[in-house]
Amino acid sequence: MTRIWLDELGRHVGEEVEVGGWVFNFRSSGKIHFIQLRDGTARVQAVCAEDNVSDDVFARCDGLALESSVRVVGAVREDARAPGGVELVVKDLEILSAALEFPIQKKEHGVDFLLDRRHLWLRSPRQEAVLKVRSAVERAIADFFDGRGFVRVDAPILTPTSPEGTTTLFQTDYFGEPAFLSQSGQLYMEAAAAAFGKVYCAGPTFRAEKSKTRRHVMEFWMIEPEVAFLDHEGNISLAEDLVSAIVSGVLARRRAELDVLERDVAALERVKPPFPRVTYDEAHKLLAAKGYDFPWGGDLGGDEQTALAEEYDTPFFVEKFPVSAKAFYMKRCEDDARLTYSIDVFAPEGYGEIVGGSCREEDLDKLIENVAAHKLPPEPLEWYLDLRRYGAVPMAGFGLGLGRTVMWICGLKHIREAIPFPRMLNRFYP
RNA sequence: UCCUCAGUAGCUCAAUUGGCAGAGCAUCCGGCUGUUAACCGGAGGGUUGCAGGUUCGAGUCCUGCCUGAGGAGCCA
Repeated sequence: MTRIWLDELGRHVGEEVEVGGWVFNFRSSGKIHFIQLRDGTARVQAVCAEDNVSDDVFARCDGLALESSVRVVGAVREDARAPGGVELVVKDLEILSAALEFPIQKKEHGVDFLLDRRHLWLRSPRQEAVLKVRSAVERAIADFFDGRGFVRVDAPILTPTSPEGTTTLFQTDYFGEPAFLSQSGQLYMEAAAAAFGKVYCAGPTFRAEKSKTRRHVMEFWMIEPEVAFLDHEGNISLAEDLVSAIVSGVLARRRAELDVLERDVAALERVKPPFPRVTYDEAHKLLAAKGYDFPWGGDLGGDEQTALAEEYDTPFFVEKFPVSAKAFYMKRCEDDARLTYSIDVFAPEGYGEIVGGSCREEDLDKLIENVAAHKLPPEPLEWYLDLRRYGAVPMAGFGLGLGRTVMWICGLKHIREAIPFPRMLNRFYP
């Protein structure tokens, strides 16, 4: 007899099968036991009645500790009383490993308790749903770029410098020389785009920011496309197409999981290009009219983002940020040197920024000026400046935060649940 | 780094003006042949985060520290 996965059970009604799994709940009425099993593909109930099995098997089923691992042989039967409509009638059960008292119970727990047991918390239905959505997001991203002829190029994680200043870098030792964990793969993607035209990377990035908000972690995955000959308008199209493809991919494959998460699916079904656009100037005026008094030239704070998001019920763009708010490599607008060809995408419902990007400065002299103005050491950036010495072209791209995107799509209160093993301020166990 | 809040049984939380430290769940024992976070009966379970102080008396008030949470700045 071959072992099947629990999600295949419905195709074997009337047959005898073998399954393996973990006991996520156990109930008993004395002479009939209900063993609820999960194996990662589905959750199914096994029934063990005293009349139908040997005394030996019945005794083994009695009082199974939660999260014990078992192998079960039984007959598949349709029964309206079973959750899901299909159940397994136990013929034989082998306990592979009897679990100790499982610390995570069916009722509520605090955040601290759960995060200390993240390795076990992953087994809970909500966590399973979130991480399956995350997997679907990653697949949608890969499909999207693959379908458009992009080459995936992996950026290094150990780097000699950073594109965005050095104050928030994790430093380590590289055989006697300082090295930093990557904050972004973008500079490397520009080199790759000059080789392959359309590229993207997807990998972990690190920021040693002592941030404690629902949208920050120290280690997060970022998806960074970079395209040669792409202009500001093209960059906007690419971003809204990508975000829309991600959402429709999840809606196509993970409805059941969104249901578990009690996500308002109607809000996701509205996500279609084109997204509304507002310039930084317009946003600044709009916020001033609402009573937010922040200086022109600064970035949008959390309160400002929230106030702006109230205006839209879909993702939206803020474009053309001031030079003072953005990184050294961003290209200035031709009609206004105070502004850059930059874009941010904000998710609706208060989830904040999920994308940040720009056109890149392709002029060598202007780039050298910017490096100096940002007080960055030029030596480690020599290779990057080389890209302007050997066939510079207009180029644009952006970074999409994977965790924030998953958080928004799942409707989570905190980004930590969108990540299998989150690295947070003062917490990197387990 | 700054601001605010919290820490009591394994977990989630109560405890009136400073006056006997309690409940639900979990665990263990018993009951129940269709349970759906099963239910019913019983039992065990406490250095009230740590150190000091005020008081006849502190979970409760005061001081310091530790840990965590929410937020700000910064960002995806």
